[in-house]
Amino acid sequence: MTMAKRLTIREVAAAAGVSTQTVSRVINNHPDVAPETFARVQAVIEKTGYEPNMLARGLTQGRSHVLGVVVYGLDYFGPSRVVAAIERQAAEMGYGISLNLILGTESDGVGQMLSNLRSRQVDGIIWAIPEVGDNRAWMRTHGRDLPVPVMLVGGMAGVACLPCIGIDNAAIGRLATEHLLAGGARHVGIVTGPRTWWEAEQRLQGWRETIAAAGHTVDESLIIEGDWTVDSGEQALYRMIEAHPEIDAVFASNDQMALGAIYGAHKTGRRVPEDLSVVGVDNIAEASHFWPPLTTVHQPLAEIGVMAVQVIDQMIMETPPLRRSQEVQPEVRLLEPELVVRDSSRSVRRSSIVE
Amino acid sequence: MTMAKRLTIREVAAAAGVSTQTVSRVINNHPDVAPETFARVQAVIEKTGYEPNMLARGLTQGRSHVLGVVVYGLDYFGPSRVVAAIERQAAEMGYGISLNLILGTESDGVGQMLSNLRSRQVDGIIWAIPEVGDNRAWMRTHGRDLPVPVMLVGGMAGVACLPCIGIDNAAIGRLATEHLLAGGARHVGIVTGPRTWWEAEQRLQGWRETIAAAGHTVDESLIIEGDWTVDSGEQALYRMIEAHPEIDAVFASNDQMALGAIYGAHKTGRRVPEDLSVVGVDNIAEASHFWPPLTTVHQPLAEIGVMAVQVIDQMIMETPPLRRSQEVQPEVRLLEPELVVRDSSRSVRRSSIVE
DNA sequence: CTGAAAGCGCTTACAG
DNA sequence: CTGAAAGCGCTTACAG
Repeated sequence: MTMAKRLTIREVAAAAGVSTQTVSRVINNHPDVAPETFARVQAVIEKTGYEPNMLARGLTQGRSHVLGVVVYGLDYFGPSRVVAAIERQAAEMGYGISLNLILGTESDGVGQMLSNLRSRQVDGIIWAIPEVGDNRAWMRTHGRDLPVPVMLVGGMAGVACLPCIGIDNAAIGRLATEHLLAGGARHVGIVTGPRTWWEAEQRLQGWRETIAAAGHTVDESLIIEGDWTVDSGEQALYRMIEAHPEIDAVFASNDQMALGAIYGAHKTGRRVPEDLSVVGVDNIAEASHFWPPLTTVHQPLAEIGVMAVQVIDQMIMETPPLRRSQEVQPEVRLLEPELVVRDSSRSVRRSSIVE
Repeated sequence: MTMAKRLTIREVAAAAGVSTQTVSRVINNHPDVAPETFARVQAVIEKTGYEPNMLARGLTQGRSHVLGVVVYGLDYFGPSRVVAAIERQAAEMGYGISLNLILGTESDGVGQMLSNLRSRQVDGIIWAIPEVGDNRAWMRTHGRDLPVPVMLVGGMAGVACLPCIGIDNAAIGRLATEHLLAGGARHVGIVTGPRTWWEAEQRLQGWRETIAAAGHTVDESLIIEGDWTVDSGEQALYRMIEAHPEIDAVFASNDQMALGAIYGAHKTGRRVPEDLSVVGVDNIAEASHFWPPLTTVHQPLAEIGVMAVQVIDQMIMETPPLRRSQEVQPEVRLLEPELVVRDSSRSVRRSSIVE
């Protein structure tokens, strides 16, 4: 049985005493088959364990029932959650996933990757790469040449006239900063992600808006750039303290940098949250057990993955493809983040008790 | 240009004034083509941007150049690292990846998944599912029926007569426990993973051996079962303290539970490492900035992913497939873990200074 | 409701 | 070194 030659539709047809055509109708659930015939063919299929060859099916149908997923940083929290959700939803809808990882955030090797995806005749491409540097320009140039529907996830909202789903990153910055101000903070610093990242800039933008809206002046020296790593969060805190000893709150643009900031606070003898409030972003599994437990901003990543698949499926099904012309702005959907309050930040009630 | 019909080999042939056959030779780098002809065809291909249809190629060759990867828990540290490494190595070697996620660890839905994989004519399957409960029996029963090479990753070493690559989990337990004892610990508890997991049992086994080898008696009540989550680590610590107030070291079977144990130590007023040494497993990105920084055991996960692809490629290339008969025990390779010493555990020198 | 024919885009022997 | 023919395993119109 091992390595056995696989059955073909022809053999099933012969065994059932019908044409291959009829077997095809049965396995595709076509309506026009006599119930009795259907049952007979079905019986043979079940007995023999016949499985249609998707390569052959793909060749005739001109589609592979596979979605190409291009991702950066599968090791990280966000991407891995999104990909997991995409896979589950895709499986649910009958798609396979062709996983393609990108190492750097530059557009090197992307041409090769897209070429592979086209070769494999994927039905659509989900592009889960953050907008970094010249990415946007690249997508704008090449995005429309792709012979299949493309869906942008996470970054590049409104870019290149392609549909997109992501998180409102400015809202993340606002949520975190408003919370810190509401807790009584007067000097709120921010540790950003790499400034070349669109997400990082948007979170910073939210911080700016909120600081300004509260009537404070936006001091540029309160902005320190990190690189998403724990260590960069720690170093950022030291620089911040040096420039602004009066600092009493930090918004770190992800949980790892928030952890670094908390660590730095411990090292320099600052109590969190009494001396320094800290808020992160992501709500990683560990966040609830940091010391102190981390206040952070949750992003609905699984929802994004699910929706991405639903939207692209819809695009695939639109035959003939509606002209996704420049005039019609494609849908851009941004989901709202959610604040998760824990002990690393002073809350209104708490601070009044403490003081 | 958008949604343009794709070129076929026939059109390239016509443009180059040769037969499709010759174009096929060129794109497959066959030797027997006149240099001049080769160049002419190549020029047409480059000018037109022709890309061969892998579905058609797969149909004729009987292989898809795709590897099926079945994974549990992509959200987690281990699996995401391994998958990332697999994808990179596979791309390097010309394979695409069909990603298939499993939700639970039971064998539900696995049949369906394998059926899909067969349908898609994958060249081989990399099975990165931990050995849990009846998994092993299931694999033993069905593993050999698969019509393609299968490679086990991470779990089920030596199971089902299939080749396997993983980590020596008993060595992880030994490494951690020896380190704790060397640091002067006299009462070393262990927080295990779920006892249905083979990995968890192996790490426990390493702990047992080491405790016994050091001349201590193995007290079963020092063994507390966790479920890999931070919270379970915290709860486990409380139970351990209750049963054994004299406890002075804990080996947590992953970093998250180690974090939970540290958290619980703080809560109960114990200093780490002075009162309680803690060691974890994984060396997640955050571990270096826990408070205190976590001593942990690193697993060479990327290496595992790379090797898995190399081995399965070799199996695929073996044509005709050597009889992988029951008599020949297939290769099982276990890589060695590595201890990463930080501040959460007393080291020999340190403890002598402290005391 | 069912089947014979043609074709999807390649590659594999087989001639020359 | 090159090409005409057949075929991979399906599905798509088209008859009946």
